[in-house]
Amino acid sequence: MEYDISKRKAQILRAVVEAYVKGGEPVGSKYIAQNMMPNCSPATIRNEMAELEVLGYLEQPHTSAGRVPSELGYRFYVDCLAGEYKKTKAETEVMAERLRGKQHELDKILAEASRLAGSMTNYTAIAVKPRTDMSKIIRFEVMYFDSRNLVLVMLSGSGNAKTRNLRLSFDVLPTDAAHLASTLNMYIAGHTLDEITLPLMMQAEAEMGSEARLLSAAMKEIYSGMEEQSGGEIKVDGVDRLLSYPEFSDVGKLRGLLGAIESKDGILDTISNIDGDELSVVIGRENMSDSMSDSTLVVKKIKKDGKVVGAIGIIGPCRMDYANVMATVDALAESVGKMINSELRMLEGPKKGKE
Amino acid sequence: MEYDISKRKAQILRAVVEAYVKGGEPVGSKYIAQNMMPNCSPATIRNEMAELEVLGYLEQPHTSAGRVPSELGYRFYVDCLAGEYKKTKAETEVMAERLRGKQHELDKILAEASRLAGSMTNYTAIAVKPRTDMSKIIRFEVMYFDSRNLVLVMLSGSGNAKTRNLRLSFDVLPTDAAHLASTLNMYIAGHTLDEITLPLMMQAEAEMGSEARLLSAAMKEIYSGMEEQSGGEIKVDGVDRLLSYPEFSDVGKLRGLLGAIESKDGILDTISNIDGDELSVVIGRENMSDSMSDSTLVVKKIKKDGKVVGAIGIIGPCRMDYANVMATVDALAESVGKMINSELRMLEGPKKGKE
DNA sequence: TTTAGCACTCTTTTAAGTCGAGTGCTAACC
DNA sequence: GGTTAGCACTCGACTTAAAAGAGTGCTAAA
Repeated sequence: MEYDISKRKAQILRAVVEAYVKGGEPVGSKYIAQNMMPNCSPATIRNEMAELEVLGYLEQPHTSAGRVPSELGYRFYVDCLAGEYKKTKAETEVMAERLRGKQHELDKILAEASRLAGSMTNYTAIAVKPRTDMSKIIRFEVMYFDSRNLVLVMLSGSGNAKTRNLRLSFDVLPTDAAHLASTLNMYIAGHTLDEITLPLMMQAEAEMGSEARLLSAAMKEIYSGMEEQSGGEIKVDGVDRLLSYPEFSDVGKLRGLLGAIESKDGILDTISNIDGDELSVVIGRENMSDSMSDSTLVVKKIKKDGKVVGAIGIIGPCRMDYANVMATVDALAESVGKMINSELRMLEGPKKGKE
Repeated sequence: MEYDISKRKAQILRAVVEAYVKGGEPVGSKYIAQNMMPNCSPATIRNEMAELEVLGYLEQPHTSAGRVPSELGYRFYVDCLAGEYKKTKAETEVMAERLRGKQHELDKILAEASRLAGSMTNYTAIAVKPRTDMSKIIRFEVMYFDSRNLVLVMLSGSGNAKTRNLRLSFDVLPTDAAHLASTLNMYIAGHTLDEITLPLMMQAEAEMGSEARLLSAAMKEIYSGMEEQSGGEIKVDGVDRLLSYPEFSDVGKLRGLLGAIESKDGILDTISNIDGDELSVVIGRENMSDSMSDSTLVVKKIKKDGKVVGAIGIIGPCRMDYANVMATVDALAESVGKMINSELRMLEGPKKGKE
């Protein structure tokens, strides 16, 4: 965290990063001297840049080209930025406003927020929804649709509900549905998959009496419902935007990144490896996945009641407009956080209005 | 449908398509004469090809390059193929097998089938799930989670269920949940959004008595649930595979296509414009969306009980291995169809075993 | 410590020239 | 008439050479 660098070096480094991010081409001493640091001569800048290079903050694509920030250079830049990337209050308000409306389901809010982040920054956005736990169902409900179709509703301990259609090959009555529900609640609810033993099943079957076949049809769906992990998903928005950056005009690089985005594992890994709750920036090879080693990921987790319920982020080339991206992701994540937590407050009525 | 073309022309056209699909480079008369039609001289082929060009089946990137099929050329080829692209029974069986296991939810089956299609053909796969209709809710259920959290289950006329979490700012009892459910079923169920008038609401509120606030909390969720069209979704798999085809090494073309895939509207339009239920191949500009005018879409709808419940398909460049893609998509769609319809049969037990 | 000057390096651009694949056409052939 | 051989011609792809330009590193002076 402690970078041992003279003030002027830092200033030059910063200038290089910003110029390079903006222009996309290696930046030379002359440019810096003229545009960003008018009180230094090119030669001075050159000397400093040469030193920054041996320190590892800058790189030279080849002799007689300008300098380009190394990953370390970006890292330094980002760390310096840490304090000052916030959006203004007004901007934040605008974003929050655009998020309103859709404030119903968490998935939707996350997706919308990430989409917004993508379009505001012109990079690819991701929304992460963590796995929801269905390993223990605490309550069942059975709805009667018609004599051959029931709907099975399963409620997990964490409050997630999942529904399954039960299509039968025999006729049942509404009372059978109710009977099934009460049987399930009595014998199956509250158990994990492992705990549902044969004796338990037999008891349940006995309870169902003549409608045991209804139970077995239901159990089949329950098994599959409990086994499958819904969630752990990433929604991606705006892959096409990647193509507007020259670093991805090389099909090879693009392909790797696209693959990584699609497989999702690497990204999930990276995100789950992030410690704090703060905005985090993963630059180049800091990423777990090799195919993302030319890209940067900016993410922020979103918490509800102290628990991580998702994350939104931006993926782009290392040469990225960090200030803007960081400010946007941070503000949006913040907004989402407030929004999903304020549902409480809103309903609770006036209460230490914190705003 | 009636192409007025000599047998030999058709043969040459076919040869050109196949050679071009395989090699990716304009194919010349000599190549055809040597490899595909040994009993003709290059000159003859040349003459024929020149005629095929004025007829619009072939194109020439520039003088002194070989010929390339035009869209019409591909169309002809595909139409000719109509009969003979089927997979063998054994292959079909293998695919069906790989689909088994996941046979629970339609979404999953579709997604899995399309993923399989993509990996078998090395193109980008899509799975389409049509809009599910929630405009009229025929039945409500309310599950009691804890004193401040309920789960609201809504069942539409078409049998789709949707759940919403109801987070309250006041405490309720399990009996309140039941009461809410019966009130909703009495006053709200069976109506569309428009039909829920103020008087109706007031009646319902009166019915709820002191727990009217519970009703209003629920109504908020119901409104949002009914308004939102879930579904109409496209799941895409394997965009990165597009990059392995030289036609998309041009970033511009790729960008358009990626955009189209992402916005999804164009694709949905195209698909919903397809008339029959058969496998259909939409080549180049036959697509609705401009940005897909260099791509081909191969889709097949999937029906259940005579109703379209989804579709799977493949997107790739016009220069596509049509025979393989068509066979794969067709067979997979077929398998999925059988699978979701056989759930019935399986449960019904032995019955005119059709296989 | 900073700066001006200058030779040097290395990419990018431009131009010219060559190569080769494939065509279209004409004339001979069956 | 349909088919084939031969040949001139076209046009992109590739190669090579040269010129241009940008930026550096180093030296020496301020």
